[in-house]
Amino acid sequence: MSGPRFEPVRAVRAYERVVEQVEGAIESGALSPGERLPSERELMVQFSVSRSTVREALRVLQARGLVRSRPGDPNGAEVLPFSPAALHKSMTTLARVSELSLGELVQFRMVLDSAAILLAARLRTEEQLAEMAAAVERMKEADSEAFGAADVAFHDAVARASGNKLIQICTDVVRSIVVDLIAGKIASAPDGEALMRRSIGHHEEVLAAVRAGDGPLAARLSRQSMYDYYADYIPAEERVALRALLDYGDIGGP
Amino acid sequence: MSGPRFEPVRAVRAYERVVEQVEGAIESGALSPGERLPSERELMVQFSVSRSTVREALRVLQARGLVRSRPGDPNGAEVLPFSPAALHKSMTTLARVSELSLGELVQFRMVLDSAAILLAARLRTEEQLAEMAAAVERMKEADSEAFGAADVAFHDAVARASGNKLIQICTDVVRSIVVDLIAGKIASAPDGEALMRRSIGHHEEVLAAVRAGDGPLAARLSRQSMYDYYADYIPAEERVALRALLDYGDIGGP
DNA sequence: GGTAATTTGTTCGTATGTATG
DNA sequence: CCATACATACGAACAAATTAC
Repeated sequence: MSGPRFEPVRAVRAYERVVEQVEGAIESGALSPGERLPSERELMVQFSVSRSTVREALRVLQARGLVRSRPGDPNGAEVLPFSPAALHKSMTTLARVSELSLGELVQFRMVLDSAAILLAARLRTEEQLAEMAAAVERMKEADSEAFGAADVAFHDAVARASGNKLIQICTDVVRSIVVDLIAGKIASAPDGEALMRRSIGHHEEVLAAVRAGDGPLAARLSRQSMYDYYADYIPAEERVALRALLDYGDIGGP
Repeated sequence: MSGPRFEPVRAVRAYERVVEQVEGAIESGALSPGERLPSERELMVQFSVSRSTVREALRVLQARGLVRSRPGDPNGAEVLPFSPAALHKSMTTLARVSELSLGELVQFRMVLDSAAILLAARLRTEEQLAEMAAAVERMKEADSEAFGAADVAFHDAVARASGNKLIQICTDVVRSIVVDLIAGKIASAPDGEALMRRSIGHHEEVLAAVRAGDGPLAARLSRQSMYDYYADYIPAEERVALRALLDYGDIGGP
């Protein structure tokens, strides 16, 4: 005789219940960015838990990037607008503890960036195109410091033009991780000047393809550009996998 | 007269210092998965902070998926092997708070999955190919419940065959989010049977292309397959952006 | 199997530095 | 400048859970 199907109950901590309720209020929109949570003392009354429990819950919410609390603030913890900081943190952790290789990260960038460019070539506005062009111009006239910033601005404009917020956020996160990983190496590159010039040429080609609306060409060029830029820092045996994204000579083209 | 350039010091909480040290030990490999942290009382001695501070730090580390602590465990908190749970959580939050549309998520899946398949067609082993084939066979003989599981198994085998752990993890995370979002709708689809049959046909075509080593064809087919599967659940004005990934009739092919 | 010891989960009280008005 | 309310941090205590003997 089979009774009702009971489900196993995991012991759920008090602080988790607090986290769940606050998190639910934020995700449902009952609490909007900029609004304030009640003070810790008020929360311990509303949830009927102790102060420590409230604080542990707030720590978790803070670690997830949902709230921020400052000492002495009479208004209680602030609900934050979403920021990809938590996503950034967990992906960085992934890269470190899961031993992601630079090759894997660059390959992922090639995939995301070329997808963004493919979409941008179709969906861009004139204004966004102007942003990309301005960024490339800045790359030309920049020293090696401002060069990186202009490069970021270009790719960010592309990502926004893709119309997909997830692509935009992920490209940004992965790019910053890659840049952090090899910051030193690039700066000390013997032929840094030549690398910059070649990169500018690549960006101009990509920009022209985007302007012409030729997404597949733009995407192919961007993959090649990123490969050329990073290949020297990637072990030869890993480069094979990266080239698997390149050497369809006719990918996306006639 | 300019003195030494002091940098502004942000007030860093005591629990953050604890988090940083433990996190550093884990990321550097000084602490490996399966190993145990000292007990809370031991930690408060080593860090010379109070127990509350130690606990707040442990909560944060737990929220990041790095450790787990159980009540009564004499061995202290356990260092966990990396799991994408934290990544999953932050991306789910992103989807909710940042109001990601189903269209954006599906588009992202199309990008990642087709990249995985493109790579898998090149880099797969025979064993991985057999896994994919087995999954497709299971899809054929499954009811609507097991169908989903077999589908997941197929895409997971593909992602592993891509050779890129980041692609593997992200495809998994995004897939589960999408599936959660529309779980109800798919189940109550009027023509669920027909949808399943068509999906099986698509998967067989993709599998054949992978077996033949034709990555661009496999990628194109997979994008089309995913579009067909989800299009009905996506508002018409959003479908335009998804089709921007499709209607290069010749993408990746001659 | 039962009991003791240890650990985590949780509560409560207190002191301190800080931001607001 | 002062008063108030807040977050930060500490410490002691008890309950519940786990392990080991």
